[in-house]
Formats: sequence, C-alpha cells, structure tokens
Amino acid sequence: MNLKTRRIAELDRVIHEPGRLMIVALLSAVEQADFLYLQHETEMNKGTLSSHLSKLEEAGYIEVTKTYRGKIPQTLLHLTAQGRQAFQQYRRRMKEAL
Amino acid sequence: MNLKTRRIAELDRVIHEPGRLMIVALLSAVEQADFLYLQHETEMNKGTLSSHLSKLEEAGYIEVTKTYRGKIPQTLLHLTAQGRQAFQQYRRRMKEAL
DNA sequence: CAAACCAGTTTGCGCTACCAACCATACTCT
DNA sequence: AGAGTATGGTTGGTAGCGCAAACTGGTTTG
Repeated sequence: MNLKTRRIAELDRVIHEPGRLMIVALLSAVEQADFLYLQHETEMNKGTLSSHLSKLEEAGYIEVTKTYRGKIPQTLLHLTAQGRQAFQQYRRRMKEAL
Repeated sequence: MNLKTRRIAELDRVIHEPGRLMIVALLSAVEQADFLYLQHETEMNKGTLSSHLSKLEEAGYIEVTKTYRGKIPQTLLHLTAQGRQAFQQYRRRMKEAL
C-alpha cells in the first residue's frame, strides 16, 4: 500500500509534464503527426511546443523529420519504440497509484 | 477523442506535482497523519515536504494543526473536503486520459 | 551552563516550464 | 522589388521545483 504510493516518485518526469503527456498520448494514437496538428490539438503556443518536442527527441521518445508539404516546410513527429514503451510504463504506474 | 487529450491540460497542477500527489494520496487513505510519517513514507527531505504542505494548505486542500506529542512539537495534516474532491476529480481525469 | 538534538521553516542556487516577442526562411500578392 | 504571411526555432523574463544549508524554538544530555 505504501509502496504503491512511493512509486509515484518514480514516474518518468519527461512524460509526466502535462504538455508532453498530451503530445505523447496523441502520438501514441496516430503513429505520425505534424507540428501544426499537435499545436492545434494541444492549444500550446509554438515556442512551448517546440521546446517540448526537443526534450522528447533528446530523451529518444520521438523522432523528428523535417520535410516539405509542397513547398512549405513541415515537421513530422512519430513516437519511437522507446517512447511507446516509456508511455506504457507511465500509464501502468499511474493507474496503479490511483 | 481529441477532447479527451485536451483535458490533460486541465489537470490540477497543485495535485499533479508528484511530491504533492504522494502526500494527497497518503492523506486520502489515512484521514490524519503527522509530518514525520509523511516524510518517512514519501522519502522527501524536510524542506521539500514543508514547502509542499504549505502549498497544499494555501490551496485549501489540507488542514495543518500544530500540537505536541509530549513536549515535542508535532504537525498534523488532514485532507479537507475540498482537497478530497480535487483529488477525486484529478483521478477521474487522469484515468480518463490514459 | 554549554553542546547536541529534534521538528519544522526559510533561504539560496541550479534547473525547468511557460509565454510573448523576435528571428530565419521561404512563399505569395501587388 | 516590397509588404505580408506561414512554419518553426530561439530568446528573455517570470515562476515553480528539489536539494542542501542555515535558522528558530524548545528539549535533552554531559
């Protein structure tokens, strides 16, 4: 019982942050998304979204691909296997704690 | 589906913080606890625990009672109705999102 | 009496989050 | 060519967290 509570402290902080939790939850469902889609869904501003994406990439949880939609730049995001696993572990721990 | 994800952004930040989430989870189970019990269970240092408790009190989520165990000061904590409600709402939203 | 101890708070520091504003590129319109 | 627009990144300022160290008020120990 108390051990269960203690595991809250072991939650992955990279994923726990609400902004990033939204991103990871969205990416876990769609397999691939672009920057503007995420911005629209999360209602975050560009700067905040950009820095969260950098952090997730740095952690190895997402892969960032810069490409073009016609002639307009487009940033594509997709969850890596590692990211998917980290998210599932996060979900297990959180559900267990609540 | 997207609305579900967006609700992550509405999670109560006071409760979402892991240190405070542990405190609230513990208090929701025991009805009353003292400072040292919480420190032992959460493994937080005194300073961090103290500041989280202040924040929870400020939010109206816990009630802090300073008393004595013999001649040694003792700080008792218990979840208010408001705190219990906020915790339940947090749990509902988090479970729904995951 | 002085030194050590106990419960808890406050403070200083490094790190992170958030937002707004600005920047770099590249395209479009007139 | 010049103004405006769109994508996305970067920067500066403010606020919160986590830890360790210093501090407060009171008690015990030598």
